[in-house]
Amino acid sequence: MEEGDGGDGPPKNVSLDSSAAALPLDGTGKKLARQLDFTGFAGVSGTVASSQHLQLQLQPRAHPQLLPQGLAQQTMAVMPVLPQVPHSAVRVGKPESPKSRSRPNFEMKDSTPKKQKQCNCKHSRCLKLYCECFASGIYCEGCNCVNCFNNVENDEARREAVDATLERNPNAFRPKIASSPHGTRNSRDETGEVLLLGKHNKGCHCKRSGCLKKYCECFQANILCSENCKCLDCKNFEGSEERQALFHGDQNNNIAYTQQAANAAITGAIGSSGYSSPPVSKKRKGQEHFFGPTVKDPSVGRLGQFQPPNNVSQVPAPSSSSPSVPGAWVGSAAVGPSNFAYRSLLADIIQPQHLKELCSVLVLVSGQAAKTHSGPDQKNLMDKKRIEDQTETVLASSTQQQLPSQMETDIEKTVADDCLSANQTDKVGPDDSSSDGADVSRGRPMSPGTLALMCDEQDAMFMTAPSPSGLMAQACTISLQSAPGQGMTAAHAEQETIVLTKFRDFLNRVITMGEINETKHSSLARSVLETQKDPVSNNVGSTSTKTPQHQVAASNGVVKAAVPPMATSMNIITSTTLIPNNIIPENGESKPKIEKEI
DNA sequence: GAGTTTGAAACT
DNA sequence: CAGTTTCAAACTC
Repeated sequence: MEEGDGGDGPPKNVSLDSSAAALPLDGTGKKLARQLDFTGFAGVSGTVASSQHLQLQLQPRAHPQLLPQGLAQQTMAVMPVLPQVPHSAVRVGKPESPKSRSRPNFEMKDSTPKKQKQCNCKHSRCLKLYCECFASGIYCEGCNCVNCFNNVENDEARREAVDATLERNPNAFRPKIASSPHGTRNSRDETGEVLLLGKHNKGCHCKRSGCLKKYCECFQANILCSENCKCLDCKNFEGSEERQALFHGDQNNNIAYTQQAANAAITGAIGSSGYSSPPVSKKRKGQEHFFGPTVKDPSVGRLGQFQPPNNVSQVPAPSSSSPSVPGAWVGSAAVGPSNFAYRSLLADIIQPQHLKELCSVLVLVSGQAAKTHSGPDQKNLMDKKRIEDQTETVLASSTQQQLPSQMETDIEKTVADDCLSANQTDKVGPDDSSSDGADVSRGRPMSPGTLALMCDEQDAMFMTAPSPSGLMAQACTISLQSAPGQGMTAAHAEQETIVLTKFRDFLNRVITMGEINETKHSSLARSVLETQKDPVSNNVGSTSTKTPQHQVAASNGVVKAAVPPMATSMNIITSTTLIPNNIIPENGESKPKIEKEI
């Protein structure tokens, strides 16, 4: 009685989940999404950030804003939302590597997605979470699996399997790694590995790997073990010598050395000889007591995961971005005992509000594109004016690093409008398309990518703007009126092009900013590193945590001085990338000029 | 490439 | 919920 795969019996009633599961996990959706190369996110995402990074989530059938917050979230996230994303892309919320859903790619530090991972399932029919493809919400494609049902041909069975899986575990397709509740932060110990501050939702249960092998999901995800873990002899904590040794080797891209180090670490060859108070005792690592004193006791590991909340703002969502992005060494005042914490070069560039603004602008642009395409009428003109005004204000507020609450509300409303209209059109569309939305040319008004952008935006927005007002409905109506029937496809294609291009540009700018920062920091980082580096034998087990505070302060000051005000950096990004002026052609030209220089 | 180890998922 | 089995990836040789 293995494999609750389908074939037998009607789909189980998993109300919430099944509705999500019924969403297009179809071939079309997949192809659609595959056209959209989000692989860039692989490096950016991560894991993490389940909620924060750009989750390519399909829209729930019900407007999430009409549901209780938790419910809405559940509905949206519960689905294998990345059915279309190639392996190399991020699984929702996870630093998806080309490797697997739960196995973020360690070979992706160059952020270059490697080849798509192919499963080798033999007995699960690729309809269980054992199968990485299935777990990632994608179809098997070019895999080496046997008796695979995870394909278009067996979509029904697959769907049922999804239902069954969700029934067992409603969070089955949710990201395993979530950003730390204390905020995502990039950290890095003195050995130089990039470390995500994600947190495994369930935690690992490793017993023999020391959490220093890829058997460990935390290690896989390049995150530290957390209080959620129930592992034994964990060595995957900040300050762990074994771990440091491991990454020290990795730093040189010497895999052999890395594994050697891991083995040595696990077997105790390196050991934590000097650990006066091993963060992980022989047995099950401590739970709360472990982290309680962390702030005071620098010798205690895993600090990185429990940063003070005030650190949250430093790195917004895309915790995913960290793994592949070279970082800067900075003193982290907020880090507390962890003196030298790695911070992504983007850490201060991107602020939560920027993401918000980005999403807002994307949505605005998208909406505007649709309206422009469908031909302006009087109402559109008014709406257009409104959007222009708001966009300007967004950018202005970005410049000031402040988003007046009033404006924020306005924006949220506008975004909500557009999201709603998107949803609405999406719902209207299927009437003339296959039920699963498979027919792109006819029924699918908006690609999953565009939807995802908007939905994610919506997700974020509605968390704070729970009350869809009449304005939303109004805008919804406007959208529907302005993009009826035939014109919709073209309009949405236009939208998609614009939005995705904008977003790509935005990411490019972010990367550019990161590179700039990298250049600026590289020499400094080196000197700081050297200054801080001590013989390994000293400061056993807590080289990083025992660095004198004054060094932190000093480095912090220096770095801060070297770094352009992040507000400015981000303003550059937003203002050059997101200004929708070129999207709203004065002369009515339909093709906006998208490329702009920084 | 075969065999072993490992830990998550599935099952009882 | 705990214990056991199944499974596929990671790892070793």
